[in-house]
Amino acid sequence: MSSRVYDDIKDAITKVLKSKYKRELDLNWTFPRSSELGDISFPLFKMSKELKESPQEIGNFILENLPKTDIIEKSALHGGFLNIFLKKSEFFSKLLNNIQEQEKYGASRVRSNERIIVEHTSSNPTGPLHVGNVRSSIIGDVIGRLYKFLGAEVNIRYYVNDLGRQIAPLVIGYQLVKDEITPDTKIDLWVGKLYAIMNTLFEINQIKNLMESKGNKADGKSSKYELTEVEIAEYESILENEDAENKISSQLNKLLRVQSSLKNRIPKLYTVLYEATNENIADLNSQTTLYVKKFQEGKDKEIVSQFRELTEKVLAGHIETLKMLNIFIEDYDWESTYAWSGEVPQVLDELSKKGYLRHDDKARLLLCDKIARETSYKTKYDIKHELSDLIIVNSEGITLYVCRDIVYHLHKLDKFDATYCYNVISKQQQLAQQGVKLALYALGKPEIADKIEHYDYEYVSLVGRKMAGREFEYVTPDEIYELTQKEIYEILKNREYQQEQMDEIAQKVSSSSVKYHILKMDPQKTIKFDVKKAADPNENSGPFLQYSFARALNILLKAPDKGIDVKEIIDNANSIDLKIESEAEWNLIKMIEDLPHVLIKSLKTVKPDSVANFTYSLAAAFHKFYDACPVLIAKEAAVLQTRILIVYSTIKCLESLFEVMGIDILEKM
RNA sequence: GGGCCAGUAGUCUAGCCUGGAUAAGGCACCUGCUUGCGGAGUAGGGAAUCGCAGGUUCAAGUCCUGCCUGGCCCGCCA
Repeated sequence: MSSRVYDDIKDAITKVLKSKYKRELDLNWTFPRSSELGDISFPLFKMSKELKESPQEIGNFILENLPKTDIIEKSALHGGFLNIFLKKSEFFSKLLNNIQEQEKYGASRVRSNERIIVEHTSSNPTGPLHVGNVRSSIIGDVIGRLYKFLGAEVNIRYYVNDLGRQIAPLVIGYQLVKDEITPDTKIDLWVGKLYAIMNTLFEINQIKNLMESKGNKADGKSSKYELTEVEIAEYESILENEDAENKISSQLNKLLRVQSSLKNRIPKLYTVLYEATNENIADLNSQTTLYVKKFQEGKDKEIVSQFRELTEKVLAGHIETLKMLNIFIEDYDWESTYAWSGEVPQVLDELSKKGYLRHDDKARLLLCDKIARETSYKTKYDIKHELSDLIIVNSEGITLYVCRDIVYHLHKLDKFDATYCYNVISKQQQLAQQGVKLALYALGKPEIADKIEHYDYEYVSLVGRKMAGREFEYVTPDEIYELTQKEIYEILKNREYQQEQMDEIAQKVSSSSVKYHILKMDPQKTIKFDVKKAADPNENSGPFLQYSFARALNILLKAPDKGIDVKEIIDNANSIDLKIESEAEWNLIKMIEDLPHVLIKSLKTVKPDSVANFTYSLAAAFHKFYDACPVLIAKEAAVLQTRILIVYSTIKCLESLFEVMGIDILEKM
């Protein structure tokens, strides 16, 4: 990338200052609040203090001694600011050279010495992706695309959580009914129903076992998998004197509510699963524990294949959803393989020998604070408070998620010879993710831990809807996609498109609606997903951007009708007499010049949302230009050609930005 | 009790890392522009003690300290 005009001017001023004061001074430039003040501005206050001279004196000296260049129109002092006005046509000419040198404007090699792993999505295979966990996919995808665009090697990975205890009841249930019932929806959505039901049966079973241990006799009339109001009343009378009464009581009522909600919403599947479980499974809880243990060991081929069969089906559903959003995974890491590798016991052993594990009852805890104190962790991450211990093996001897995650991260970087790794995982998991890093420190691998970043993000909620996977309550991207598509069809039906064209447009617009609406938001802020806003072409939305592109492109496509040869103008850009007349043109040009720096900054701060917001600003500036500056009917040849080149440059920008965001370009819509 | 994050017009959001001039957009509301290069656009208007209180600074939405409100997490889910 060639040097930037602003930096050249800064260097020139620095040189002038050095000639008088014989030293390096801290000089920064900013954009003035209004372009009436200038195009670039240097506040002189700081050096004024350092030099004990007034900003006016310093400013005047710079004004008198700044060499005449072909880029500065004029300079002026305003308050303590040295304001510079640029020669517009020179600036644009230089910019055009820059754009034409590159195949993709803004693409570069600035991060080419890096090899980056981005892990995202990594959803539990117990149901479809919903708008909450797809936020991980979108953020991760764009971080990866940004790195690629700036020259890095990137590897996108999906960690399949196929081992958790929550999957076992699902697998058990699926085996019971799979020959009887065929899925009536997309497979991952169907599994989501199955999961909610089986989990409810599991929880009812669990609470009944608990009550039995407290002396409540099963009367033989009711099932282990069904909860009635009468039973709840009995339980509450037994619990009256217990401390835990309130907690269990509210849990009971919630379970009852979920049970009836599921029975109402998915009656057929509920009945089938309930009856099958009731007949075949004496105790779902102990069966679950057995399944989890056997699957963790990996030796029972039958159980292993039962788990895999189901997980792979759900994963295929996830992949389909991601594809709709232009998101592609390169590698999958299966949690179960880390359980089977035999490394978990080794790691636990080592942690134990180093004195970083504590046994409490039968559970085992990672001594986080001890590790942080005895290694460089606390100083490195500037942690001043005490860290609490983390359970990593439960009292049944089942190793928890964190254990496999530790082993996974011991090897993760090697899979791609990576220099850095982002784990795009929800904020909820902050402590567990910290636990993984601490364990790596404890194992004497701080160099691995320091290359791993938990890139966290806040949750997504829905306007007027709640999300709870265990209750089969969520809004999926698939659903929003379909809603959006309907709206797009409404708009398109009044235009003369072939069905095929309409399908393509509707598909690409729907996809960008969902993706962009989540992308544009600061990851640290909670999102209240609003379908209407996401698809509104008048908002800061995906469709708005796609429309802007189509509008720009249309000018160039229409040009031949007016006898204008666009290609010739572009090819001869550097010999054309550029004439920039209006504020709208000039603002847009300055913004176009900014693009490569916006991308670099977005990646430096790792804020993919800032790419989205810049794109919106650019599109808005283009629409102002479009209205203020007619292109094809401009009277003067120089003005017309200049405007063609502005449109061309805008298109180059949007192409790059769409690629970075993974949003489809539409030529017509 | 501890930790992380958020708090900006009626509403939604940007700006905070790296302090700089009159805090910027969208929606909604009011007034214009339409035989156009696609109005899915645009010009103008009203609307904000930037959660509160201190501090640092020539200068604070931005940095520091304390507090308030909300969300999430902190021993057997992931």
